[in-house]
Amino acid sequence: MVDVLEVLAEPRRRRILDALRQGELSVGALVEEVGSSQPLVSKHLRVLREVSLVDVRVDGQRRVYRLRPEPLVELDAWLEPYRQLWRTSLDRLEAHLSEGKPDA
Amino acid sequence: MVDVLEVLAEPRRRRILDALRQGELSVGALVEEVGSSQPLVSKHLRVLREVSLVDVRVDGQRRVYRLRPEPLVELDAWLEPYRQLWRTSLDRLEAHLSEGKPDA
DNA sequence: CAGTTATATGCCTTGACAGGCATATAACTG
DNA sequence: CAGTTATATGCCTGTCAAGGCATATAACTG
Repeated sequence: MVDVLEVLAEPRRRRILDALRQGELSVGALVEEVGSSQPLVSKHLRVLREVSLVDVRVDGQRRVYRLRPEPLVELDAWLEPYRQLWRTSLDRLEAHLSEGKPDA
Repeated sequence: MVDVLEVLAEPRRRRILDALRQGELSVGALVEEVGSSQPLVSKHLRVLREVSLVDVRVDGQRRVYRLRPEPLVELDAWLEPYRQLWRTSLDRLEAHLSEGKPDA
């Protein structure tokens, strides 16, 4: 966990992860996806790499990035005790849950 | 979601939330729990309030804070599509999962 | 009301990070 | 090798938030 949350706090990095959910992508492809400058995307990718949220593979001239879910698994685990809470106290919370505000 | 991640990125704020999982606590009690200065704790509480992660109740001279899990529910929802990923590709990942690195 | 406890706020400094731009590095092409 | 494409890095700047310290606010006590 630890700094994974900090890394995820950056919206463009989340965009990158979202894009990578569909499969591997080169840096160029990601630049198009998230609409940022190439250097910026590269920097974000570096940060994502440092916390093992992504993985690189060299493919000739390109670097192909891939999502690595492990840190998210840990985040999921961190969430667990809290999950217990809202499952316990599903007072009028249950109603709130089905209101459907899933995305950010 | 949105800035909830940013709020959670701060370790002391997570400490506060952890403490509140056991039940309501006054500011003074939280100061003892997390070992920060009172002004700092109050500021963190303000941030937590702003994203509805906590709730205040006035009790005479004290302010009693309570955890509000709703934003975490949304975080949980945000995680969902990723969860699909690691559930799908439980190649050697399953092994990794049971290695037990749950906390941060 | 004066004093004290509990909490919040304001100001200030410092450090970190995002983002822009230029440039380095590396592979591929003729 | 010269040129081009793909990606990473370095430097610089602005912004913003954490944290410290002092102080304001509010309730409680005698």
